[in-house]
Amino acid sequence: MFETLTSEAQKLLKTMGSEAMKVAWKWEKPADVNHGDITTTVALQLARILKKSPRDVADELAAKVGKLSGVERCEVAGAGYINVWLTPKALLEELAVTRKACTPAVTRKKEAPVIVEYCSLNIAKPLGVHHILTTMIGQVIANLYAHEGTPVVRWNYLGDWGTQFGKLFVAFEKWGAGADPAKISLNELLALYVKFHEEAEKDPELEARGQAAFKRLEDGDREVRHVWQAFVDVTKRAVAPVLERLSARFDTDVGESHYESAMAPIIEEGKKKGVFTKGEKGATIVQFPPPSTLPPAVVLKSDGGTNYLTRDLALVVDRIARYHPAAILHVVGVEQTLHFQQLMATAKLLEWELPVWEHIVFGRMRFADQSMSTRKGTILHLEEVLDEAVRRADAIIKDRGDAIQSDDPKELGEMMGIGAVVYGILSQNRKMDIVFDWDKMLSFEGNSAPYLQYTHARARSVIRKAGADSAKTSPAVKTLTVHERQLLGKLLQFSSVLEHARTERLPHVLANYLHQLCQDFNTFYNVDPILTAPEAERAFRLLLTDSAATVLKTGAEILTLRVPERM
RNA sequence: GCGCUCGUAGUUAAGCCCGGAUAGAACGCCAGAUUGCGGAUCUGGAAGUCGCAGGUUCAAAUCCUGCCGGGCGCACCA
Repeated sequence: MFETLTSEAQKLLKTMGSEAMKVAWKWEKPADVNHGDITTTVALQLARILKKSPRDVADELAAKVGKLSGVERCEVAGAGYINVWLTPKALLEELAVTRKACTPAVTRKKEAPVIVEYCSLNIAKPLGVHHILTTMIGQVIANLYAHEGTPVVRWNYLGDWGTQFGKLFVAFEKWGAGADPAKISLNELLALYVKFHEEAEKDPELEARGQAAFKRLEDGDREVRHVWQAFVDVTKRAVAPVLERLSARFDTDVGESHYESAMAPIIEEGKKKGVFTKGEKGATIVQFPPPSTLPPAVVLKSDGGTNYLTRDLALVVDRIARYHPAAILHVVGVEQTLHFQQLMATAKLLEWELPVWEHIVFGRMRFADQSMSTRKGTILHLEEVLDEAVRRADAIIKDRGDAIQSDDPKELGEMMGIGAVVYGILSQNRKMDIVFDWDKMLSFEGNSAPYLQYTHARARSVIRKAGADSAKTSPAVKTLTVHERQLLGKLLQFSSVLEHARTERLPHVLANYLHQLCQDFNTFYNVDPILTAPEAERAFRLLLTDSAATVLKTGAEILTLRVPERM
């Protein structure tokens, strides 16, 4: 924010002595309008270094800042804050940065891409509600990069391998009644899986048969492989429409099954480098030397089979070779934190050259009164949640009857319903656990998607009434009302909010910013007349209105929320 | 047991990494606003020992230590 002003201010620090130059000048947006347009705490930091009183340092700096161009006045307040009011002209000029941030940057195709792995669909299982967490968080992080021009690889890393497919094959043969595997439904597959586990408790031999069947799959047995492939296709086809409703689209869905052959060389490498050693019962393990406190991890089971860790090692090798990525981001739940720590520590012990590599954690979704275990078969389907959300939105739309100004109420219901669920997920800190609650998840009031959608529709309505080109006439610079100043100040934060949300991988930073923007716009709207204002103010207020609508739409689209022209 | 993580109004929760002004919101509750551009809005109010106790600091929700409480994880599942 305010690059020229920042660099000018930074120069001022030189006059305070060489020690002072260690401090980086940083403007912040004050919480309260009465504290100026921008504020800084550099004087407080300087005071410590220079061993002077914060007030004295602040006074000295403020006198100089007050003379910089674009500054209307400058005050020292509190412990040593330097509060700056900018000239309306300077504020307006800065709005260009915000408007620019509303246009997606052209992808810099030659640059190394960021790989974002999310969704991680499991074959032979329906999408549960909890899948919405990884899917939405990952998608928004990918969008944030794409918007700013970084090439992105959106990767749905399929869970398409493992003993469960052997078990499923056995169950299908035993209880599938000779059905066509290409026509089975996901619910039937889930039922088979559940039945297998029930029966296996009575008949321990089933477990062994399942493992044997998986071995056949690994060895390329045609019959087992045929069924497995059918299950993969069935799952992808069944899940596609649900993902489409969430606007989730991927560049690749290469899954676990692709890395079977890549693991042997890694095992060899690990053994040769002395990183992989023998553990209990003949397993091959990694031990992490102090000061690491990580527990040892298995890379080869005692039967010689590979596991999740081995597969992820192969995966990272492949991704680096194939994409030369700038970063690999795994959007995976907290419960796998230890796994990723061990994975990354192992790669480090192997002395691999690695890009930025992060596990982007999100909290668990818990139910007040239900278990989410697939094995017990009580999984709540994502599709049901979306349907219920749209149903509730439709009911609200119907209630309002003629007050609705939508051409397509059906489409609006979809927009609001899906939006409410998505916004509910994205507006809270991803690191926190989420307790699933229908009313909370499907909120249509307050800090919710419909509030954003309504505000956008309202702003657009004003623009339409103003006539096509009136928002484009350049507004005269004048004194700002308190609400104009507040709204303008909020608009100016947009670009830094996008950056913050991206670098910290925190979608809720953007979601909460949009909510604040709506509040500021609605307050402004209620107090300052737009269309009926005198010409000079009218043009300026239309510019604010148009900017608010554009920022709202841009931000919402990054969150994959759709905002209507009218509702 | 060890490790990680969370604890903020009645409820849901932002701020914590990087210490600074009166802890910012939403729901619910109470009271208001429309001969003005969309009242799905706005204004005001009540509601907080920031889990507890120490420590560091001019200054602690924020950093450090201990304790209490919830969650997650802890070698052949992913």
